[in-house]
Amino acid sequence: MNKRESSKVTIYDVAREAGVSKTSVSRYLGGRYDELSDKTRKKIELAISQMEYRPNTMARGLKSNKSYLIGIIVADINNPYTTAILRGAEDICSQNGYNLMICNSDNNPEKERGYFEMLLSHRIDGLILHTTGGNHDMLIQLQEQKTPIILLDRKVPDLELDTVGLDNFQATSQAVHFLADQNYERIAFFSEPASKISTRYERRQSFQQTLLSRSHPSSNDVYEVNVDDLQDVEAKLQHFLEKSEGKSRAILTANSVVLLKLILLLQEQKLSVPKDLAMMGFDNPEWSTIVYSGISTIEQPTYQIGVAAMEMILRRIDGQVSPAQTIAYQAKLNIRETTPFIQKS
Amino acid sequence: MNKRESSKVTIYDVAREAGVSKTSVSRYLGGRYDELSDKTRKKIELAISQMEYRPNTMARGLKSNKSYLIGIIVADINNPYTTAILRGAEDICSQNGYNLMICNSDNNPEKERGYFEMLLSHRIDGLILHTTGGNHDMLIQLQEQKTPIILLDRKVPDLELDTVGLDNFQATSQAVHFLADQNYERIAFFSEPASKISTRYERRQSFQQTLLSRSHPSSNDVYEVNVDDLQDVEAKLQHFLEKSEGKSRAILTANSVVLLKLILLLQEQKLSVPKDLAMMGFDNPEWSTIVYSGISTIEQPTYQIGVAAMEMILRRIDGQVSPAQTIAYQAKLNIRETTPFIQKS
DNA sequence: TTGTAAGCGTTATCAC
DNA sequence: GTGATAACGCTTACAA
Repeated sequence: MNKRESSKVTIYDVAREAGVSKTSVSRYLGGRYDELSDKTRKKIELAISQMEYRPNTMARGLKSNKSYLIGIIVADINNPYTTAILRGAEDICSQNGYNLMICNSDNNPEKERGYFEMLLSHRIDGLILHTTGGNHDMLIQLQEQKTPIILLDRKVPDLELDTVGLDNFQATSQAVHFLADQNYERIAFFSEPASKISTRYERRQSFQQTLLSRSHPSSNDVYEVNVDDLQDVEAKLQHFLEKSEGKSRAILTANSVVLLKLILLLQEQKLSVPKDLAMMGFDNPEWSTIVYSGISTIEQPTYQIGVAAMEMILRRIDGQVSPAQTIAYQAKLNIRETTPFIQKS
Repeated sequence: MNKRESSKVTIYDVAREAGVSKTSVSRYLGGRYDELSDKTRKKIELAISQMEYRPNTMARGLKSNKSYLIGIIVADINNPYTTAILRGAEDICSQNGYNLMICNSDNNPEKERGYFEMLLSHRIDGLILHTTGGNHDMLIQLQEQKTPIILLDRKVPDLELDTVGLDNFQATSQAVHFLADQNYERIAFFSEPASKISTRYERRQSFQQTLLSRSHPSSNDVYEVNVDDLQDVEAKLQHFLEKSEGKSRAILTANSVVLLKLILLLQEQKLSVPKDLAMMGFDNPEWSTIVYSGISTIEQPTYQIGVAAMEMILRRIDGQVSPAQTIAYQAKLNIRETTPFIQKS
């Protein structure tokens, strides 16, 4: 058989070329060499490499009822947080012979739903989900058909699901304590709207509780901004600036997107960081080292989160049954130039 | 049949539930309503939604010899350039009922090769490739089996392949002319090693030719740096700085990774931009607006590149035969604060 | 150690 | 209009 036809090389072609049955070839593919004579094995080996044969995943999956496909729906592929996780997940995934189907929901539940349908049609063996908060019914469907699900970062109410992410309470609390210890008299928390997203909610809760526990006056200086509407961000920033006039003050942002938008506005207004205002943010984007000679950040072990999520789902696929578990990693504070110590007046 | 078994709902189950044959169900799925009576159609409709039936892509693919899968191998998923392209490609892809398999080669030919094998096994209907420069043989295999290939950005020697990307000659030339017109007496070009990557090569070529054409003295101020080795970058930066001492000078970077590393070093050395040195770079990362009050950049229509690549491959999949074509987009210069006009002395 | 044959969930070709 | 039936490429009893 000619190379040019290699797209159509099937197990049967290989068998014919090697002068054996397709069963033997199948045994070879499955690595069951003990069921094969050396001679047969060599003949098959030769035929396969000569014909550039590659088993057809679809046929294999159809028969074995396994797709070797793992779906991952992420909320924002533009976010460095996301891509770091993807790399961790992908590395473990391919090491184990599985393939990753990456889907980007853009934080849009309808797009997310479309991907659910698609992945379901592909009969994925497992799903890693950075949820938008909607499509609860789809999750239930997956659960019913015993497809393992791992939640990334954001939890889902009512459902008992494995979860891998950050310890948001601890991380936020640590950052807030740090800022308060640096003697900032007013500290604001800027976040995207919490809506159904647990992470955002937890961080806000922790922010408020931590300040409350220290009797710090800022426990209500919480702002939810729509990052796609710069005017909205500006108005809320303005509100905080006016409210905290004359005090030493800091802003803590719930992610790097909010951080970026705020910096843009501060520069427009010619406000100086950290002189006029201290800044600290969740995530640790590459640019945080070069802006203001280094922005203080709360860094997550993103790659490791991806690794852990994938390892967990592979265990579930392998049949491990145990109650749903949660892995929460500790954050790392990177203290840089935007949060100096303030001498008490 | 019970919902709980939905993972196993097949076309046959639907047929039984609706009291028709699976042929009819298949006709329904294929949208061939004219071959169905209204009554039958309604019965099928009902059964499908009640049972939450979803056609099995693997079975469908096996039968029809189409996977509805398009592979895309990108060189660096951390790069915003890449994610923007992915979004463009993905949007068109899902609009047309195809699914994207995203693979990240990390600029590593061996990883790339692994993905080639995997995608080939999945019988992808087309491949979009941001090549590492290796694995020429795999491309030939794909060509032989008539699987359409579109190259992103980087060309491959010897092979006649559709290509979508930037007009690198034009873009670089435009940027160089701009910098020269701003009266910089020395202009350096910092790039990652060109090796087999056409884009890097073209940009360097264009840089040199443009300066030569203006009899500018810097046509040999070209540096290839290994971005993973900061010492290497630092040494080359130092070389240029010493060489150009006392002159007005600028650096043009071939991508945003190099740009970031250089800025890091400049800040360490307390060098001021643009006072001591002007900066301009390819790509337009989000942070370019907030560093140095705005870095001048050469922006590519990344989303559009992704869209165009996907549209092109879909046309090829649909059977369009025509000679390989190249789409080269024009770049957009964003003139910001890091490249001020220099008064001639 | 090897091979025959059935079947995975679809679609397509025939008959009726 | 409708429904048997035969593939698609593979794995796996079951035989030999």
